[in-house]
Amino acid sequence: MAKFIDELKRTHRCGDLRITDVGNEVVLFGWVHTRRDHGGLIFIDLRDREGITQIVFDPERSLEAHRVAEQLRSEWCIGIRGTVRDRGMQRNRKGELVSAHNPKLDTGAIEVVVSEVVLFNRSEPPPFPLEDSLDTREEIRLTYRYLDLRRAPLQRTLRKRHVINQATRRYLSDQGCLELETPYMVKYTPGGARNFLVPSRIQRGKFFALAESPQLFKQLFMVAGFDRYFQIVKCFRDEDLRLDRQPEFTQIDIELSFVNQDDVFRLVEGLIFAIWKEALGVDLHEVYPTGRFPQMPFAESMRDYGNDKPDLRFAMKHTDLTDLVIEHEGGGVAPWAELARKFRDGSYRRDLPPEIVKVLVVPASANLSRAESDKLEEFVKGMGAKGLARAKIADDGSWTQAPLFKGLAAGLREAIHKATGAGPGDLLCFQFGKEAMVQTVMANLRIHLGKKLGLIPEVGHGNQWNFLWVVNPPLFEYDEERKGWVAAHHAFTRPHDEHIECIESDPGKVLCYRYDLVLNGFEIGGGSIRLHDPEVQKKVFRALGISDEEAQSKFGFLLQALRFGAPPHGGIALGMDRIAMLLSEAESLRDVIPFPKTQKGTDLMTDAPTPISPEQLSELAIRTLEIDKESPPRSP
RNA sequence: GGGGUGGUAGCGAAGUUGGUCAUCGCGCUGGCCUGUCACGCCGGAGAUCGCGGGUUCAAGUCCCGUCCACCUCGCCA
Repeated sequence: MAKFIDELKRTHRCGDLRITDVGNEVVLFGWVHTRRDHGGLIFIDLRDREGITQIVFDPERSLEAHRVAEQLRSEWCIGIRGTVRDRGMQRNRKGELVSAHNPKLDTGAIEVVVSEVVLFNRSEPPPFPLEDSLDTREEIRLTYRYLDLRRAPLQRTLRKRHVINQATRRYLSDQGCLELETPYMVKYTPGGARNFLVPSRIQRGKFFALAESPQLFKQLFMVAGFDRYFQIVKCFRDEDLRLDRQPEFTQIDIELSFVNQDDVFRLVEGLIFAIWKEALGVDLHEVYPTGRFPQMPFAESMRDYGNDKPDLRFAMKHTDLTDLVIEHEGGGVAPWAELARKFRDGSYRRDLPPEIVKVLVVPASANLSRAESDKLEEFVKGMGAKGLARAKIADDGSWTQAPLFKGLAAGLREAIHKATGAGPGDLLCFQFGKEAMVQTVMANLRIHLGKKLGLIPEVGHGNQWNFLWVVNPPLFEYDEERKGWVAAHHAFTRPHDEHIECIESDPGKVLCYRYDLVLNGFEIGGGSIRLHDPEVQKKVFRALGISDEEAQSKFGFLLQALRFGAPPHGGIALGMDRIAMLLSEAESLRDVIPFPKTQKGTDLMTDAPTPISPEQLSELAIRTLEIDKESPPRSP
């Protein structure tokens, strides 16, 4: 072994060799991918991160090497010295002489005849096959993550992350941004995402929080005059996981001084173009010739798609019927009449409707069976809907299969046809009730149908890159429970100048310079132009019912900093993992993060998190309320 | 916390109304094979059917509970 490591240095990787290398002596290191033993000849596909090379053990070349090869098994780690040769010709079953080249491999024209082999390490049989396409349970893959990571697809996506990181650093550095670091251990601030807490041993009984983002610190960089900043940075949020949400994740974080919203957009568009070019070889100018992404007002997105991250790869817009229903006083439909009454008698306000009515048209061409349409109802019920009122439009325009709408007035029916453009054969799916519920249900129903009807792929992008800026959301949201206004995102977003005067009189009207970047229905970034004017900031706090003292105690250091000649500034954070996921057509964030957590936030490989000893707790001055049931130890 | 899907040999799956069915493919293992690349051929081993209760003469199958993984609502820029 020493000879191979000390004297025979690796000359090539397993993806390197071509027909032009024939005749050369080479040294390769790698893992046994597959082995085909013909008794005399033994073929082995040797694999490393760059590819696969077929190596041949011929007893006539080296009896000793051939003897070793008889023992070799999958995933054993070996090194070989040998000669590259053309695979030449072979006879097929009909006895014809055909090429022995393997077109499936980049190195398929050649093979290496082994004259010397060294066994670095044996391997137990792997618990699952290390194939490119694998349907092994994720539970097992995660337990043996280091083996899963040997597989080519994961090698490719992690490599893609590398390219994204390099492209990002190059581009942003060229744009005059400095890569600066911010602390992970920060002061706990309430609100927003839950923080992971880090107990301090030295300051007994006190806690740091793991940063949920570098937000405040990057603003302080602007105050400090660094002018343009970026960082590829880990962030931590103790919230429930989804396929696109992990408790620790990576952001491409950017902050710029002396900019408006459009300046931020241009910089980010350039970055995305650079990443797509380098990671995929895709020139987004073919889709966006001007180099700019389209923009959509937040209100339009909510109205037509029910959320702030519409997937515009297909149409199927919603139609909001609230106004029509009020106008027709419910049109003879009992729950709608009740709704209309509440608006009429003033229980509900038109400017912040607590309840709404929406409809989605499933085109006749979808040809949904009654059973399929019933399944849609089950789908929405799982999302909190009471049901899914449906109506099929008959040839004469009447509604069938629609018990709820028996008494529907023709006037409202015609108005709905006109508003939606629906016609005979189409299926109308209604949802009405609390606004948030209706929007969520209808947004998810639209995506569900988009996939079901084959308008968008189940996963991946289908070669469609649909970018969109969602802009101009409201600064405030009305909180039903608190019966007051709360910041829709955070209290430091700059409102539109023309709305500043109604911050206190009519908060619901105030739009702000906040923006989300959406790709194929995923939010891949979000940011804002910050509020740096102390006077406007005071108004915002007043509208939120936040006293000076409260503001000081929560955000004192930022407010203090803004008093020392803070420049106008704004920025954005891009979800690096999500970008990697979409670029790689991966099915979840877990496929682009080397060592991800499970849906319940655990690490199946290390079994973290674990209970800790009473001694450790005591040193940190912590007492736990319940001792968790000790989970049985895993044996990977 | 709610809704849903899944858990049968190392891996992937099949398993009718409860009754010789614990089956198939891959892998593993012993043997043979000098042109394979999903190599081939012959033989073999390997499973308390996630776990715990219950119903029954009899449970992989029915009932209750529970654990784990995944999707999702709530939550979360």
